[in-house]
Amino acid sequence: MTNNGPPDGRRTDGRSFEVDIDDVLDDEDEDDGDGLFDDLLSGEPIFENKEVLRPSYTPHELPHRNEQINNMATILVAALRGETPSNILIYGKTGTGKTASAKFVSQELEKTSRKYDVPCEVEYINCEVTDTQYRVLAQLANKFIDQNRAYVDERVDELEDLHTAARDDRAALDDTEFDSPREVQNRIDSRLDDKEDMEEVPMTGWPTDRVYSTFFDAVDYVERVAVIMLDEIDKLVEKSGDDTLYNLSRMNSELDNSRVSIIGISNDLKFTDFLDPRVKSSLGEEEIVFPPYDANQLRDILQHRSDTAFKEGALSDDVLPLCAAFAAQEHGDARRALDLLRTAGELAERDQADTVDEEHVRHAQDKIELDRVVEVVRTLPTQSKLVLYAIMTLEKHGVHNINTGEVYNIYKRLCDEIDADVLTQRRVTDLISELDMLGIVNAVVVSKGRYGRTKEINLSVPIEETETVLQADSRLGDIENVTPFVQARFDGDGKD
DNA sequence: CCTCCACAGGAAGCAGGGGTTA
DNA sequence: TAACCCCTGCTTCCTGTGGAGG
Repeated sequence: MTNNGPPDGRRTDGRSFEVDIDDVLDDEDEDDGDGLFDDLLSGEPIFENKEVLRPSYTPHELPHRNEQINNMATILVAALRGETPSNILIYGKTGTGKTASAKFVSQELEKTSRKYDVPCEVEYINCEVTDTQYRVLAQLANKFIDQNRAYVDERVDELEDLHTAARDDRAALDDTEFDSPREVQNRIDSRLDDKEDMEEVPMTGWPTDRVYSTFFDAVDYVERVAVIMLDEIDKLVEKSGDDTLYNLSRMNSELDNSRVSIIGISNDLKFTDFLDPRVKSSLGEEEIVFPPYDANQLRDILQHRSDTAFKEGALSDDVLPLCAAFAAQEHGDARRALDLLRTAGELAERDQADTVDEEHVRHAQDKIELDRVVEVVRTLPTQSKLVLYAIMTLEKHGVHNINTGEVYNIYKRLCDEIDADVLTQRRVTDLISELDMLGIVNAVVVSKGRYGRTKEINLSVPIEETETVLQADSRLGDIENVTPFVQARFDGDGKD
């Protein structure tokens, strides 16, 4: 829905766009250089440690999130007392520090649990990647199975020690539950049998209920509190309903040894609307909201990281405030702010500049958006590319507010041309909606009264760059010239 | 006020490709 | 091997609908 690309496809410095596009198309993996980049290294380096600006980096201090973190800790501390913590739902838009905070808290929790020897584990699952009930359960089951195996190994080691000790001297059994070395041996055998039975769940193939019971048994094998963290939980619900959550949330009543507690992390404030009321109330026992950062807070965060990320004095004064301001417009997205700062730094580095300045930040803002679009378009499946190509072609011929029928006609023509399968209009409608969600086109349903109800589609990315990327696809490269067809179709149509 | 256009978008179900178990 | 299972991308069939023109 948000697609504030560069204000206009035409730039004063057309060159920089070409360069950037080629970059993006080439670099499958643009990680740090080796040999080729000696030239660049010779300049005064700007970065001290770039890693801390990457999204994957988890800081050990999260400014302006103390309240939320303490909140979580207060709830989760129950786990350390061996009680079941309430389930938690965490809300907040992207880049508001939800995941980072949750991960931070769970690390602390596990650390403390080890210190006091309380059995407590946190499992993290990203539901955008693991997006079906089967996969969530399978992944959880396998994690717990791994742990159980390790647990069995430890116990067996202990028991074996005990066994040898007891053979020398029966007194070694005095304080234990065993009466004879034989019993110890039996226990060892039964543990090993257990381990034998712990079968990993395959990626696919099993019936779901079997995966569930495997997972159930795995959790219940040891006495413990299991905290299950489901990131992007709204994606899971959207794609495969609330069965998973229902199963997870009612597990506690059937578990004998262990307890589970769920932390759900969601971008969408309203996603609980789709849930079964029972799931909704159990999952939302506690709710924590992460509000967007404002520009000042963003500046703090950037300041914090830039101290370690950059060389002393590599940033001119207005850089941080500007990054913060840009990102604040984008619903206070800290990830975006850091991205901006890093990219600005990289651009400065490329220019062999000594300092990062305002211009680099502005340039970075454009580059990030373009890179994103190019990457999204490049990795589109062929059919979506064809649909996009159709839209783009129409747009190029001055047709605006394109409707689905028009797109479909051109699309059919294109498929013909390159000998691809022609999908139904129903399917193409869906593909258009997907493009809309990716922010590549803008599609609004409008009613034109007598003349029906349709989508009005507009391209919301620069035409030329899109075309370049589309034509880089080997299958679309040899599309001849569709112009005559388009013109024939819209001749004298008055759409201009 | 009613009609009827040109689709939107839900539901169901299929193919066929990933895998499993017996 | 056959008989299952699950997932994705797709088709078929369908009902719903805002408003210009009658």
